[in-house]
Amino acid sequence: MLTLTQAKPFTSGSDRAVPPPAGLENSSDALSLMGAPMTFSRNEEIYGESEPADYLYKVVSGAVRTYRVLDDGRRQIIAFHLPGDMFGMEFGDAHRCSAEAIGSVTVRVLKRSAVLALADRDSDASRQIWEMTARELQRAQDHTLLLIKTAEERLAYFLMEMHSRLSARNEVNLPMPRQDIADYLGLTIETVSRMFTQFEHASTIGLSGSRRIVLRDRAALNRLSA
Amino acid sequence: MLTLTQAKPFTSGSDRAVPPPAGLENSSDALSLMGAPMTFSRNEEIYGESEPADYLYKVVSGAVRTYRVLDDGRRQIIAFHLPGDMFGMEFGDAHRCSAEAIGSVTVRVLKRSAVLALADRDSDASRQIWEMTARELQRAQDHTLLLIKTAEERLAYFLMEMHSRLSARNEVNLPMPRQDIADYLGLTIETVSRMFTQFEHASTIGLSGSRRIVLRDRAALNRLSA
DNA sequence: CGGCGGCTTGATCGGTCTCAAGTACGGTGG
DNA sequence: CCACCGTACTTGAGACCGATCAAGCCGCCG
Repeated sequence: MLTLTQAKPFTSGSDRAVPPPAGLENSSDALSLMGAPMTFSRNEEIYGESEPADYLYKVVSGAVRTYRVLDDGRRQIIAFHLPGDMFGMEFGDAHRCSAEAIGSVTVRVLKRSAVLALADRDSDASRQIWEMTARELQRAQDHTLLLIKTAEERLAYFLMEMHSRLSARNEVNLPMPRQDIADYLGLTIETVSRMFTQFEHASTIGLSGSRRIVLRDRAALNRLSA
Repeated sequence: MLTLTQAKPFTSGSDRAVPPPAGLENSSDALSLMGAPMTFSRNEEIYGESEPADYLYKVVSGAVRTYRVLDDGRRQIIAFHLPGDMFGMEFGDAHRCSAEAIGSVTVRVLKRSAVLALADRDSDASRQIWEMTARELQRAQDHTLLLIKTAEERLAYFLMEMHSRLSARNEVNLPMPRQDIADYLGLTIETVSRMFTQFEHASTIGLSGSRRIVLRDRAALNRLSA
């Protein structure tokens, strides 16, 4: 299986094996029934931009980033997908983002055509697909609002968001490196790092290693992320 | 016949006459129900954030802005809605943006509950609603990409987008004031104004009044907006 | 003709980027 | 267990782009 130990090239990997999942059309609750499990290793591409969108995915463990790159190499991370999240559902036939495993990732793979066919005759399934898209839209609009804020506000918002999605008491265990955070927030890695340091110095957070964050003053973070 | 139209990403080249969007005319006739016409005057609110989303709207003439404001007053325009576009469809029961008439606007108003009820028994209608949301999602993601670019790139992109949606040969007649453009692009009004001046000085565009733009060098704009 | 709102222009400020070292960490092999 | 390496992260100094503050200008409508 393809394993990129280094920053991925912009070329899409064509040599990955995608075993189509076996029968999944039989239930009326299509979106929660599980497809075939599949694992990807760190930085491995799950699919590339403008590749045919034949499958959709549900994260079992690990984290996935979807992103787009501009001609000059600037990268914008569109979303992080955590356990329980689905991704890869498109309206058209091609993916509009690339998707990569951040660390080791296990996903379940569903055949898009089967899901669409089901949606055509089951209004509940259809509604679920709509809901999934609508949620992503909300997220995208929130993201837009984020990008007009200051660096401090962006990182505060990010920490609160991650806390709410991963919460273990007052601690957050970030699955992604600083560069991913930077590309998600529209900042440079240096600015992100400085903001972490600034929050720590202000006792707003505590750091044990770069990925393990203790939220010491959630009220302050909340205020900043407004 | 009602077609659920959303802004499509601009395609460089080709002058098109005012867009009868391709692709979804084969909808069920049930969705052709036309709502009651209604007019709003300049800067009049059509609905507010977190109001109940009982209706959706289709622009007949004029232009509408949907936006959200942060606590400190910063405003982010989420989208401009031009003739043919629909807006106001939400997954939840409350609007997530405010909507205002930019100038004089005529819209047709549809009852949300009726559209949803229809979607529940008509898979074509259901699919159309999904498509509408999916297009908005695409737009939102493109918007996100926009916000990581430079001021020059943002304005170039904006002009190309408006051209593709309003195109009259090489001219664009902007329906919105500078402040709206600034709030859409995440810039200040001064920066937007300076960029217009810069483009004019470089003969990339021509200005007759502040709203009427002649695109003198679309190739340059396209290159910049990449 | 006068006033007002929308737009442009200028001067300066400041937040974030850029460029450049330097440091901590996790893995690997001796 | 340690030495080493590469990657991720932090820190610093300086430049730059867009924001801010402040006039001035234009067009429109009374």
